[in-house]
Amino acid sequence: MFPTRRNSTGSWNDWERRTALFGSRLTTSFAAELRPGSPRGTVPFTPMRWSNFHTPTLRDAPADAEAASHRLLIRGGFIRQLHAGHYSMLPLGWRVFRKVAEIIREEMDAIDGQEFQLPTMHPASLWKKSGRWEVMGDEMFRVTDRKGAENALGMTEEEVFAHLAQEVTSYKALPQIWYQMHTKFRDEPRPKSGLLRVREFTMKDAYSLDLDQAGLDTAFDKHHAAYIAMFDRMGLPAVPVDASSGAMGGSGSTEFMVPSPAGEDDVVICSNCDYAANIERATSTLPEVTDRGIPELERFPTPGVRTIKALEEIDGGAPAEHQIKTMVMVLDGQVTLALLRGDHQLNLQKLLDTSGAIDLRPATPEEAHENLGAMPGSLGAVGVEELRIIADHSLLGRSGLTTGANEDDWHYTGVSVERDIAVDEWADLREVSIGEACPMCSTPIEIVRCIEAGHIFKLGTKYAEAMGATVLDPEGTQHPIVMGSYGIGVERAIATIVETHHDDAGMIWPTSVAPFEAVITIVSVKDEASVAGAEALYAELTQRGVDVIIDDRDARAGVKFADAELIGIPHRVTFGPKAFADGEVEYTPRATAETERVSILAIADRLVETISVDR
RNA sequence: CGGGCAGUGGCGCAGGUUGGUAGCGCGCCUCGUUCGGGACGAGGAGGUCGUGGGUUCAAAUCCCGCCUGCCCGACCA
Repeated sequence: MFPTRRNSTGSWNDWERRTALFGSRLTTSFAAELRPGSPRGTVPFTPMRWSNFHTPTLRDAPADAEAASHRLLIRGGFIRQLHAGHYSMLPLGWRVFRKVAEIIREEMDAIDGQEFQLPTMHPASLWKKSGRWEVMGDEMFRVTDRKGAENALGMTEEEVFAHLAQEVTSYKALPQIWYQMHTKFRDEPRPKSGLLRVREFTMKDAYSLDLDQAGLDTAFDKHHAAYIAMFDRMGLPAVPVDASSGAMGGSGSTEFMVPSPAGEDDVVICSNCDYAANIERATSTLPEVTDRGIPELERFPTPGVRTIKALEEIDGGAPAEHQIKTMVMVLDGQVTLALLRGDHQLNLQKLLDTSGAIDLRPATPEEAHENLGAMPGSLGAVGVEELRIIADHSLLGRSGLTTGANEDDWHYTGVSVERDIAVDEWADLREVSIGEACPMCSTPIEIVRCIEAGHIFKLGTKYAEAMGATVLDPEGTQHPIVMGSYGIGVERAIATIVETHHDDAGMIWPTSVAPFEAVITIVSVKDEASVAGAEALYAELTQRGVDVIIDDRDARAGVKFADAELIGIPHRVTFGPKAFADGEVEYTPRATAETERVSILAIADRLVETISVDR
């Protein structure tokens, strides 16, 4: 089986000895010997023969897949869709999953997190206690059992952890960090982009328990650091940004955003200072506007004028920044007016956040007419008493403005907000635009499309109060536990890594999360010498804890190269008959595709070294 | 929830308007020749045409319902 040719360097014996030493283990079939475990962690990875590995790679991606990660994960045989928003993890995908999960686990454990595993079907009563049985609306899957009892499929687990926290009764037991990695269900209105937006997924959700706000701040900072470490280890360039807390409630939250065109969030970033915020929260500094000196409120006819733009252009009209835009919105069934400057856009999330509403939609033209007496295009808030009016800060103190008169084809001019409009609340409703001044340093801001890869919240006492989770302090006073909540989606992280690590040929996994760290490609399975050499290296790398696959398929070299590149294994060693006869193999990093010849004697050390650094 | 598009072997698609026993490429199996960047030849296997009903002598094709998937939209009064 081994080459018998003479070796001029005299070092062949060494090679042969290695072959004998490690090659023999392959015939023993003891699983334990084939699973030496990774030197860095606890995930045992089985070395693999490609000839026996289920990796259904495709030449063509499904025609309807658009996101790069979606196409590549399907083509590479990592995932398959079962139905909309539900994916099966194939062996390749699952290997990546386990590595990503293990990184998350290690970083959670490093901040003293304790791992749990909770049910994912919960009694409705628990969610009714916190009020989220209603708040979550259609996004929560609900299941009725044979007895007619209502259940929720967990979307997140504040309720269950807070319920368990009832057994924490003394300040001496705090702080605690509890977490799990488990399936979550969300009935997304529109699952899309492969693993990026799904209805069933795995989330690492963590919850901190503290005596007071200061403790929560510490726990929050620890998680912030842990998240930075996680994303760094999985190769994701995640940016922490100020975010809306949405349905979670609480006093503050930070999202970890990865710039990508496949994302669904817009993030405002300052190129000069640290300012970064989700567009749902972002603000900017506006230039001063000098009011036009129109002291008297006056109605004037505006036949056919229905838009801000048209009102700018007619005689007696006004530039957009001197108009009031009146948006008629329905908040939890209540018709509400949201007022903005004419040239500004309403951000719906801001309106939701400031109003505390659960559900929000624009009013129909009929509803607008019913409540204000005119159709859209001629609406305004002057003299409106019975409706809730929320106005954007940019209108504060303004006068000489133009707005609809609540009669079709009529507008007001000379409106003083303070004098003429009964504003109930002032709020930040305006969506910032690209190029406006950074609120911290006045540099023009940028807006970047991002994937939300993680989100951490300061919850406060809401859930502890709902569940009755309290502790006694040193003075014997009872306090609700102060909680934080910290989430990261495993599948989304995987997809995001692909979005940010691929080229025309396929994926380029960071070694830390690659399905295999190295692939040994046998160019010709008929060439006994190079096959033996490849087998020996396979055995040695396995023994030395490298997660390796050997491509021993009886296939053409081109097919093997293409598959290895598609699947994105970061390190490739090619055993070709000619080079091997010269005592050499080829080493090709996936990222650079620069092939270099390496002596068969040096390749194992070289790989072990490189891979250890990359991990 | 509104609008659009689409369901035909494992994947990608044609056929449909003009009803007449289902076809192409890739993949898969066998044999041979090949063998360092997705080989070639020959021979094969594999399809309730999403589903239920209707029209008809006859339906992938025409009609109605349903299911499923994909894309866009769901603030700019």
